[in-house]
Amino acid sequence: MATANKARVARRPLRKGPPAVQREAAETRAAILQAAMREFAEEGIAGARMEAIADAAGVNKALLHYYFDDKERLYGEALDHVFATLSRRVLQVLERDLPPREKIMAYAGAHFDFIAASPIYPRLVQREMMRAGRHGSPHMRRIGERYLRPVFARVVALLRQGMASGQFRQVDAENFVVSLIAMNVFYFSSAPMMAIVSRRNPLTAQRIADRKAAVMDVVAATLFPSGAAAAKDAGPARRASK
Amino acid sequence: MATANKARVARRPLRKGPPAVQREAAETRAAILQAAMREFAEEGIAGARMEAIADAAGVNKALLHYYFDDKERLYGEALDHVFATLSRRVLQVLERDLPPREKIMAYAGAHFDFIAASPIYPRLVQREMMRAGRHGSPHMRRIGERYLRPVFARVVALLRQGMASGQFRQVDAENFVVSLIAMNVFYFSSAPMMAIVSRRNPLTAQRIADRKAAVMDVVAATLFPSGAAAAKDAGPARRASK
DNA sequence: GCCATTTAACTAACCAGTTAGTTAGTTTAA
DNA sequence: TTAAACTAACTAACTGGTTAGTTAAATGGC
Repeated sequence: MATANKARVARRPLRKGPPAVQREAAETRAAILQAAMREFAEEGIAGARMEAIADAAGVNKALLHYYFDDKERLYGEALDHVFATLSRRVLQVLERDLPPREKIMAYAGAHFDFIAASPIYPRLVQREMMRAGRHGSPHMRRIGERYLRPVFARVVALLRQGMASGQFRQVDAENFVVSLIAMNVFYFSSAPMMAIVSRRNPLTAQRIADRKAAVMDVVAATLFPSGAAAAKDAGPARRASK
Repeated sequence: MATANKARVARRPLRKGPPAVQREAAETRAAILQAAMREFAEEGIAGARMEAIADAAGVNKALLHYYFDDKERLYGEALDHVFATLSRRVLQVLERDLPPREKIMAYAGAHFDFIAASPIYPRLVQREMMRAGRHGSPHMRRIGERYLRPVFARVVALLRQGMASGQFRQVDAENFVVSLIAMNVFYFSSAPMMAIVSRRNPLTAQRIADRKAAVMDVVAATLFPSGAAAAKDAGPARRASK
């Protein structure tokens, strides 16, 4: 990547659309961000190496500072990218006009699918959630308030609405949301360990689909009174591996 | 600590009980391990600083290498200590002669209480579960097979037994265990973030008790057919703060 | 019971490798 | 000719680990 000096031959300054250099600059920037997300997800901020990110993006180390100032800011942008995408995705579902039952299941499914879509998301999410060490995290407040709180508040409201209308059992709404997020994130973030404990690969398409069904069953069983706890809606379940 | 050259006056080589020096050596070793657990839990293995551990334990940095060779081994011992304690604690419960319903609730409660007992446990657990980066983890296999698998297998067996006897609903046993662990660990490991999102301290005695009740309710609602999903058994809920 | 010797516990100072970040300069499109 | 995009080489600070030594108990010979 970014060794791309081909395709620069087609020199046509047709209006609209940014000039080639600018577009390529944006591409390099994106390549760096992508490499950074992977590195931070795998190693954590302390374990991540700027040079490893540069190598993975196919650029010189100094370019990272050219585009992102320093490590902490690069990490911050990686975080923003992931959480903004997550937030956008699930808010979209939460704004749909659906009855509470369908909506909470759709939310749970969308959240699951987002997390399942890439192995780096859950790790990045989990890592930031835990970061309150010696130096604290300069990003936690921003992430929490800008991206997570709106989602959290909406889901809690949805649960309250469902309970008020008698469609849901009486539960502790805040804690239920946390449980839901926990079930989705933890499965993937702890997949390496679970592979050892259960002696099988938890990330095959089949196992991911099973996991989704299991989570949906817990949600349904906890939320919906008496019977009717079957988990219809298998939905998409990407990322096959073995 | 370990500047302790008082109490060395009482020089009595009475048989039984190791000599004073040896006992004190064991104490400093333990102090180092304790400090290491805290540091690793807060910073991760890459972020942890050997000197910070030494300072917290009140000893010279070289002593860490004297007792534990290198960073990786020190981390390994910290891990062993936590997972061994956890495993012992919950296996004790799982070996009690109880009907499936009571036993699964007792297990869930014991696991919760262990995690809740110290802020460093869930972080250490979660951190190791995620560690599969560039260097992998030399400990994951050992931890998984020695400490986690026995517990996992027993809980799965317990669930199967409960389902076979018709006392439990039909669920995906493996996935249910993962969900249970997820709900307990995630709440505490992501407490710093949840404090921001929910705008309140999740670690007061009251909130911890609420959390426990909420988890128990999910377990009961998912596992026990129809009604009877009330979460009796509040049990201990330590660590008040704020 | 005394003293020389050994040994375990512990430390100050140091070293070598690593790493985030900088600088001075080159290339290339506009 | 200008400026943005990009790089090779460098630096200052940090950090895991070592070393050479100190202190004070334990040990053994007499």
